[in-house]
Amino acid sequence: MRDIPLTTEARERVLDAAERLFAQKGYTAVTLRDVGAAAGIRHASLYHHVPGGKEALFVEVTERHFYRHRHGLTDALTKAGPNIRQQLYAAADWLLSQPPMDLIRMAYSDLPAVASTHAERLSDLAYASMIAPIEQALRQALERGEIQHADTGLIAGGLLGMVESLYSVPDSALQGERTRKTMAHALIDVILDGIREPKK
Amino acid sequence: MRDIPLTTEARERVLDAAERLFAQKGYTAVTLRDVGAAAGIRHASLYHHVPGGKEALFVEVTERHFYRHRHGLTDALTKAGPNIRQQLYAAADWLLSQPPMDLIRMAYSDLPAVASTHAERLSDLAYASMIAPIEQALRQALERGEIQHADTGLIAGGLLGMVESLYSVPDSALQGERTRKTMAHALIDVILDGIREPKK
DNA sequence: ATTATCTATAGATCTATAGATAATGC
DNA sequence: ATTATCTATAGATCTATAGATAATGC
Repeated sequence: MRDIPLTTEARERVLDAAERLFAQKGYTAVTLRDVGAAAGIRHASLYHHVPGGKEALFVEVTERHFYRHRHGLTDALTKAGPNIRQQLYAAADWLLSQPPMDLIRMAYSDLPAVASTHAERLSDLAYASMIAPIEQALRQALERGEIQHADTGLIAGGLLGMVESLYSVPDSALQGERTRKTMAHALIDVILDGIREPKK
Repeated sequence: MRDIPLTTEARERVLDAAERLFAQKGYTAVTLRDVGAAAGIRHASLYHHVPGGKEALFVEVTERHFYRHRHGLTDALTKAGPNIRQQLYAAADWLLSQPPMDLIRMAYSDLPAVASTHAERLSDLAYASMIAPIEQALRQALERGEIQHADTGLIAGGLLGMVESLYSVPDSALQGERTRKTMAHALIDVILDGIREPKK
């Protein structure tokens, strides 16, 4: 078998199309014809760039997707400086700049459809990319005395679920100042400050 | 065409199987063979109970699923009495007693696959069943002076996303007192009380 | 010459229908 | 007699492969 270059312009186009479609619709809902059409080639030509077929394509772009999230989140949290509120705002802004990352669908529908060795690796990568960076920022905020003692892993996951759930808000409900971004910031304020009326 | 009874024991078995499978895997990932197997009959026999085929089956069980959520949530919130913390605990317990309700997948993958008239109705029903009951409880808590002024609809949606995201926690991470239920309650405490260290 | 794409097709599987057979209710 | 299930099959579509043709790089 001939060697296929790891990266060419056409291959990138295929991976980009596949990543967006798989992220949006899930593994089974996307056909190789869909990917080919989105990349501007016939589906048979996909096998030239990804000889392993649909599953290999999904695994490769999902890994790439997670790695980009890890980098984007870490970067946003670092650049925001040592203030947990600004850090979480920046993390939310990053998440909302990307296609929705539906970890429930990933766990219940996508991963069961691929070989278990791949599924386990992707599952670990999901945690390391999506939860761990936020968890680390929370731990450091704890050390700085910005937040109270709390289960940082749990809160990181909850925060992620909260922000991603904004993708299920229909576009018709977004207008003027009511964007997914302002809503995410409002939710982060809730996490930090609570909504309970303080006892006087 | 003969009339088919609206409800029989066998039909219920079909609907129950379909509801669970569609909720877990999504519309495209479930085949009629899967549904038939789970209901203990051949897939061709499904057409006797649901002549409209796969789409009609999905729409019927998804509506049913939403109606049950609306009842279960309203019931839990009412029975818990006029205390927002206990009410939200009860709502979370109900949500975690049901299969995951993945509204992101519903919006991006399932609904685009069915006729738009059905999609719109299901989308409205999703809001009325999942968000509205929690939003109403928050508004009443506001009137009782239990919580501060806040965007109750936004918080209801965020809370829902937070609780449902617990389904993506792998079972291996659940042990002893660390159940989805205790984690949900801890997250509700965060929403109510916040995690910020109060300025002294 | 090598790389990238295409057409054509095999084989599997999916939804759906037709018509036969078995189970059930008077 | 009616209802519920089955087998068999049509037609569509999906993944994947084979082999021809077009584009590109020396």
